[in-house]
Amino acid sequence: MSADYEPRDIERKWQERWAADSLYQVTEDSSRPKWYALTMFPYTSGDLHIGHWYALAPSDAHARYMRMKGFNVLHPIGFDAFGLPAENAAISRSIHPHTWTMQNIENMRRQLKSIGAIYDWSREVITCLPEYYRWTQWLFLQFYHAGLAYRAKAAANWCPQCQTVLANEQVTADGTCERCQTPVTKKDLEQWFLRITKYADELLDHSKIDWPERIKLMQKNWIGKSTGAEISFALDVPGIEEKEIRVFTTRADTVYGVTFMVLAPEHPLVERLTTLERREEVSAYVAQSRRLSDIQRLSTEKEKTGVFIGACCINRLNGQPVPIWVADYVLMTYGTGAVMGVPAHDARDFDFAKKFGLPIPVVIAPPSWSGEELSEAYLEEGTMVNSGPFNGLPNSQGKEAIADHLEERGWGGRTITYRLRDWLISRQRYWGAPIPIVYCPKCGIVPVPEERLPVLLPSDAEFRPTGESPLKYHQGFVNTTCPNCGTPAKRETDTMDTFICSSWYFLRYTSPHYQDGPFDPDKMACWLPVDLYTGGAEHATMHLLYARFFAKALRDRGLLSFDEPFLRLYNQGIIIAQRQKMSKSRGNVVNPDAYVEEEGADAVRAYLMFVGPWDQGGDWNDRGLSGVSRWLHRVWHLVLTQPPSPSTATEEKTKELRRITHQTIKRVTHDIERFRFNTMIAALMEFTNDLSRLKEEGSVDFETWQEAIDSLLLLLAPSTPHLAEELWQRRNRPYSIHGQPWPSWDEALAAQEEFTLVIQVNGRLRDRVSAPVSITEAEAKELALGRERIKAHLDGKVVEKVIYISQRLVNVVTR
RNA sequence: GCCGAAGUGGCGGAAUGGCAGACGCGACGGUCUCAAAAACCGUUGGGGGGCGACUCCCGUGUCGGUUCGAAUCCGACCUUCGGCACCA
Repeated sequence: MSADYEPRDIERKWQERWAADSLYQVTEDSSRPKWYALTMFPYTSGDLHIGHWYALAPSDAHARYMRMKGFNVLHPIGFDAFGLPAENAAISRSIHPHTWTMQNIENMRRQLKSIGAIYDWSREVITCLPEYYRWTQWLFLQFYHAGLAYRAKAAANWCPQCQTVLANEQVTADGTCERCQTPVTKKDLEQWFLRITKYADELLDHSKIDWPERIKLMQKNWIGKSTGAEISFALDVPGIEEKEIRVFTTRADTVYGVTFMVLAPEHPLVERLTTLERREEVSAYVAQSRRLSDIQRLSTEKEKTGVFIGACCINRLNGQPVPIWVADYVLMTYGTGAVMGVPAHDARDFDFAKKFGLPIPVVIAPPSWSGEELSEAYLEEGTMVNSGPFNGLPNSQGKEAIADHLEERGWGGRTITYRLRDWLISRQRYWGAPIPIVYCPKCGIVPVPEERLPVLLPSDAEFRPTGESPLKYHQGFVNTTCPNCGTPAKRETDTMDTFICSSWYFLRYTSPHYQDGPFDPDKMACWLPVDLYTGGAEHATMHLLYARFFAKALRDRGLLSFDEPFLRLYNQGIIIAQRQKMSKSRGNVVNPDAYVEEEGADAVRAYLMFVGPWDQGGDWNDRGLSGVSRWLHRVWHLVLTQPPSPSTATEEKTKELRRITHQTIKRVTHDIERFRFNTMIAALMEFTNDLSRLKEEGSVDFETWQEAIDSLLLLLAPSTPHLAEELWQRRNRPYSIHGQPWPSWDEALAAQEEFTLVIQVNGRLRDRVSAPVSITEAEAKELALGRERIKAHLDGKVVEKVIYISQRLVNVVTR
């Protein structure tokens, strides 16, 4: 038995022992309340960096704590294994994505095991394996049968150089192709969508979940519910079938101020309405705007552009003709793709009118307005003017009156628009779950029957440097027969967005090898919903929104019985290095392996918890780590060296030790409950400091000392599981410490007998004195006023009042 | 531009209406050593006064306010970080 703390040896020893004993294998157990503690699974990038540890170690400590509290804890881990980097590796290094991914998983699994977490490895989920993606495809079919998956033409990112479509992730921030730096344009393609917008209102409702306000707000802004009206403008152009243009507006009250109409360049009416003499200019403008990336087009810095198309529509409310323009500041994908231009009361329309010399009539008068021209758009409340029968109304009332008016006449009416779009899930990529659809010349779109799943990715795909999906050219994959009629048919060659895979992985953990469905309904009912989900805030409007959508859609399909997948969400912050975000390009990515080897996983775990409040992130610092490591060495020696001699014990010190022990149990429990790991570790450090001092004094009895040391180890168990287990064993306590109940504290034993009474004069600290906690208000005031120092400060002054805050302070107020 | 979060010693941070700086790092001094490292012990916000036990003043981004009392609550501003960004 070595005398020194050798983390490397004891960590290896216990990880092997725990694995051999299946200590963390989880089964359903109705005798204990369940606790599903989920942490966002990592992407298989190759290496776990310290940021992963920062996410995983504290959540493991909390899950271990819940386990000791008596919960049946499911705290699983897996790998988000489909995605573009694997394919890029295939192209640049001629390694198959499957090989690359599985090699990475092997390395990451080793790293994850070194954390010493309570992961039940028998529940590991890997999204790129057919066992898993079979059910991803099955779920897609459920969406399809429910009418929630549909195929539509959409403008996809197109690289003219590579001659291929790019996923959004492949377009850089400045709108160029990731591989060849060519500006990316748009190309209309048939794509698959999931109808997430159907659930927009329900997704907006966060009332059933305990999530950070910040994330709920981000989702709310992302969904962007906007209440307004649709207004029909009359079209009377010879030879044109359409008799109206509909616009969406939140400002129906300003409809008398319309001086122009703007259509998005993609609007179908642009081509039909453009007059012969304007055709050339309009076509050039439309073509140019399609060449711009969304980012360039939507930049607020960019000056307004647009072209008059030569036609007019009629504002039905006042019968005025309205010239129709095309401009790229109007988006086809929001509202109706057409906007009524009210320059006096909309900043964008104002800029547009100024640039093209269009009139800017005021229809909502500012409070002290006397007919002058506006120098900028007036967006506030006001009285309606130049608005026919609505003149004189406050605009808020006018909005309602005009909506009524529109509805009565069939010219439009109240409506709601969302910023949220349907989820485009097609990816022209190889390394994803194939969309299980066949195109038959006779039957059209035919879903692959469930019993023929999975549609397997061919392993012999050829990766071309053009970036095109190898599936497209793989004859064995593409050519099939129609499941309906047997006619030769073609397979869909697009794969699914990897966010689909991560939208349901937490369901699969309950029964990772289940053969008859994506999850065993009984196990699902036992574990779901997730009680606590931890991970980064960067997933607010992607993964976290998609997963909620999945849960609701599957609920409506009768597969799930809950509304929300994640009852509580907690976001850890970001760990930085040298005051900068870690990134490969900066070369400051911290790999934990060497630190684990040197100082031990327990020290790395404890340091990451100690570095600061978990939700605020922290700075990785080697010296900080060695401070924590030193502390663990002190703990080691404190626990293993001889206890103080009982012959020199005093009742007072024994009482003090017992009080400190119970106070520490209380503090640590409160802190870990609230994820305040930093103050939890600080409390444990203070406790060890106190124990060292008392041991030095040799002044406490044997039994109290044993209770203190056992408590210390139990409190350490979630944070430094190996060290706690080793010391527990060396004290001949029953294996395993991780099966012990969490210690409880006795309020009476934790209670102080004395406290420091702070005495202030006019709010300034002047004295302090120890006082019994039983002191009454009158006694405290008398004690305070009797102090020599206080008397000196009161000399020559009149005491106006004396404030007493129980167990804290006395404040003497003078005139 | 809009929305959100945060500003405290040399550094990470603690204290969320009541002793500012817990805990840790660093620094300085000491013990041990031939020496160094490690380990351990002590000191450590700034300034002034006293031989001294001590004592006074200033101090939580800036300026104001509320309160007996403000790092903490309110208002304005500055800075940093995050999100959204022509969404009609």
